[in-house]
Amino acid sequence: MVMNRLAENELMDTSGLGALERQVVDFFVDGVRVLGLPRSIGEIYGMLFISPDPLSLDDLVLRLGISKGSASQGLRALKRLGAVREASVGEERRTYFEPAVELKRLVGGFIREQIRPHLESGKAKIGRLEAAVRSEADPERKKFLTERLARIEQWMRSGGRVLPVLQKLLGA
Amino acid sequence: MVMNRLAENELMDTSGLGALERQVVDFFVDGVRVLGLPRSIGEIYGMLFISPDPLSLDDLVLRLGISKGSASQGLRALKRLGAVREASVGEERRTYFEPAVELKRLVGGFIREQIRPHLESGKAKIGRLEAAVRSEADPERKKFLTERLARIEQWMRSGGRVLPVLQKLLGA
DNA sequence: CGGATTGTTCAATTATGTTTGAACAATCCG
DNA sequence: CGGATTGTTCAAACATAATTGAACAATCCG
Repeated sequence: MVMNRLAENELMDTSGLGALERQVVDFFVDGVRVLGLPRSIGEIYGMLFISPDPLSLDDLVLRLGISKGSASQGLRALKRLGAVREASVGEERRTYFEPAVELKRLVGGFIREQIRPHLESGKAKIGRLEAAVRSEADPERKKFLTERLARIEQWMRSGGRVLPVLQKLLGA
Repeated sequence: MVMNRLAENELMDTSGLGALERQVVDFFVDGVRVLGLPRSIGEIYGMLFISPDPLSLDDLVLRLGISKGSASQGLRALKRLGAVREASVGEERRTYFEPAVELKRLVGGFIREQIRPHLESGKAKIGRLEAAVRSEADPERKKFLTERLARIEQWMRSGGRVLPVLQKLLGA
């Protein structure tokens, strides 16, 4: 028995959502965009955030009017970020999701998945730069480059000091 | 007398740069990408960062192989971010630029130009949401929404506490 | 088994953001 | 003035990233 049909009077697009739902979803769409994440991720998280009950992939597809592909990928990304968890709902086969709402967790996941990797590869690049500068012939130029490199390293140290403090502050 | 011709043996693309220059420029290209800024901005800042002398718009066009339009817009953005300053070079007509290298200044500019505006508009949206929730009919739903809204407001407060500390830490 | 359900993958499409380049304004100076 | 220089603007071209949708795997269950 196929039940996945929209009721006759429902629209295909997101106007299926009430004004309030739309507002919340938009709020998170903007939020994730600032973080450089795709719109669909904001929509999904927003939808979960505003739903009193956990939602399934199909619920999200239906309510947001996005494709199954988007929903699947979006949910995966959100899981990796630790921003959603699977909610065990009775003995159902399909899995339901609910949002993680603890700021510490959200920020932690973002740092782990989005910031750290860039810091790592940044450090690697700096390493190679140091090597290149050391084998610079012109002493005038070498001196200048060494200075600048030291500056970047100073930035990195400051940055390293910041992250822990940040995590601590957000726990409170 | 037209002098803007490349020497016969120079390539049009950025291989005009030495390996080291290229490395540094790429480093900043990656850096600004993480911040959600366009590649050309990273190239320009990187080029200035590695140059012992201030550079003009035309210098950047020539060395990076980007268009005048990109250079002009990129420099404007960097000025607004406080990431470059105009360097007064003798009595020349054209203006020369040098990078700002103090982390505090760079981060401050970024927060001012990219973070604050979003926080503002975010707060405005929350305001409208509060209004919408207050006029929610169903009491059960109203209770739930109020809880969630309180959660967002808690996030905002934590965030507000963070920025000043961050700026302080980066001064050091 | 075999059809129904749930979810994933990925090439093609679509949307978004960036860069270009030519036209234009502004200033300089012979 | 008038031609040369310096820089800006913005529509069109281009590049990049996100989304779709159809094909596919995996699991369930009658």
